[in-house]
Amino acid sequence: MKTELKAEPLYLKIKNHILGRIDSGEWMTTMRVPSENQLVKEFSVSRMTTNRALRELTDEGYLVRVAGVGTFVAELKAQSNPLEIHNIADEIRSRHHVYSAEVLKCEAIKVNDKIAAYMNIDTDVTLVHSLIIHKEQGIPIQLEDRLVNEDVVSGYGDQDFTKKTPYEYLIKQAPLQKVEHVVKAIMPTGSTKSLLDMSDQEACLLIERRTWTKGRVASTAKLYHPGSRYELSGLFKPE
Amino acid sequence: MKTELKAEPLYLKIKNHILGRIDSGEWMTTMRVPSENQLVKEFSVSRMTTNRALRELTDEGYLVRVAGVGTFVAELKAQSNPLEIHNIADEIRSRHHVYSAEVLKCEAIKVNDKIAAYMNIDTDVTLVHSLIIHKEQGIPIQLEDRLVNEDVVSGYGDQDFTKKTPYEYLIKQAPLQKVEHVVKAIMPTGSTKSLLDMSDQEACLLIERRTWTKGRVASTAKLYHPGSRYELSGLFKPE
DNA sequence: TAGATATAGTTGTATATACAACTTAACATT
DNA sequence: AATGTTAAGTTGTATATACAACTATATCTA
Repeated sequence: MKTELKAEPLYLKIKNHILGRIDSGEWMTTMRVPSENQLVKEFSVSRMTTNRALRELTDEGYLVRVAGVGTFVAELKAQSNPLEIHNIADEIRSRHHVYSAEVLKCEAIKVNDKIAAYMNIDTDVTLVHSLIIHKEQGIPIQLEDRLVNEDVVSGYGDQDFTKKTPYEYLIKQAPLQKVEHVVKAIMPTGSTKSLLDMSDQEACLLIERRTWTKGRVASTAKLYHPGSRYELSGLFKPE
Repeated sequence: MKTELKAEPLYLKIKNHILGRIDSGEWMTTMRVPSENQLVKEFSVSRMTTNRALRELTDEGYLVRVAGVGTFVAELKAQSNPLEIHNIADEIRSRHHVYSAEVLKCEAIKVNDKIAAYMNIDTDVTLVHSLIIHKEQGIPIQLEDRLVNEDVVSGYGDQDFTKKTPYEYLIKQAPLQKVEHVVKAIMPTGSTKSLLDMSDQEACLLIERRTWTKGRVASTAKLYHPGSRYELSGLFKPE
């Protein structure tokens, strides 16, 4: 067994030195921090090394730099709190509940101008339209209304989505580059309401998801959830 | 009038060149990207410049580097697509819109058993209850119903929340340890509906937020948004 | 006094060089 | 066949140097 002691890089030493002063409150917000040349003398390093330390701390939001003036401790920003959106089947299974799906529709369609613009395709491209109800313990929990560009994701229309969710097929078939989510609260239409077995005066949580592969929109989906039976939750711990 | 054409730094040229290839799909996930020395030849720059470009893209999550092997396009993690929830005032200001707030209530209250359990405190602890309407361009966009434990966050009840949002005061006063979010779609109560100036048959997007400081629940908040005027959105690129 | 100019200090970028640490593949030895 | 060695290529860090761009201050000039 060998216990190696890995030396900390110099630029990291300097970064941690500065972070320590900020964390301890010794260097308060808007206060000036030593210039690159001052740090060069203090730590006996080259200016490129102090430059890297200060530049990275600036990129990370701890410092603010003004050319010709100096470097200052940044003001605290409200951190952003991520909320994760999972694949519905995984989510249900993680609760040790029974997942099932009902495929209402899976067919080729022609697109209108609005959809073509949203998916960044020509109007002559044919898409596959799938409509699926996802159930937890037999109770509807998500209505998935999806459009897929088979030029990007081939073979989509031939899948059995009672075995594997569209999302699972998509990520397996073509690795995702980018995912956009929009979460809304809406009142459901009559058909959505009945398909999800929702009561009157029940709101609907809608997630609109758009996924990119190879620089193109592979798929768009509207995921409707009954407000009384579904919620998004996330726990965020910094560091 | 002088129209200066600011030259793009070389390291940025290289970064954008690589980002373009990734975005277009030309360079797929896990695919190898040119080495630093190859980029040196291609762009006629020094290795330090290509190193900076690749290093920054790695810090930003677009690339993965392995010493002795090479640099590769990063993979997207399929199962966790974070959605960020921001401070409402920052969000409105980032749209270059006018933010304003109306404080309806800010007073000490006694808690019942349910709240005591939710905030993990004794029933004899007094909390401050604040009720604030946040407006974008004068139009209500969030009703914030908040309870704050002043044992954890002192001086909360004495703030002027038309100047600074409760959230901003909280994070400044006591650094957050943990934040929990739950997003729901509900039908608003009569008072919520009228305070947010919502129409009939309009759903409400509710975010329940609980924040911890020093191991204790510092504050809980219910953030009500009119469904027609507010949505959560997130764009997820490789981390 | 008002405006122009020089100057010193700061950050921002870029180069050429060097060596260390690591990985893979080819080769040599046992 | 298994093991050790070498070599080439890669990333990671660090230095010394250079110049450009910017800012604030002091100084000079009309």
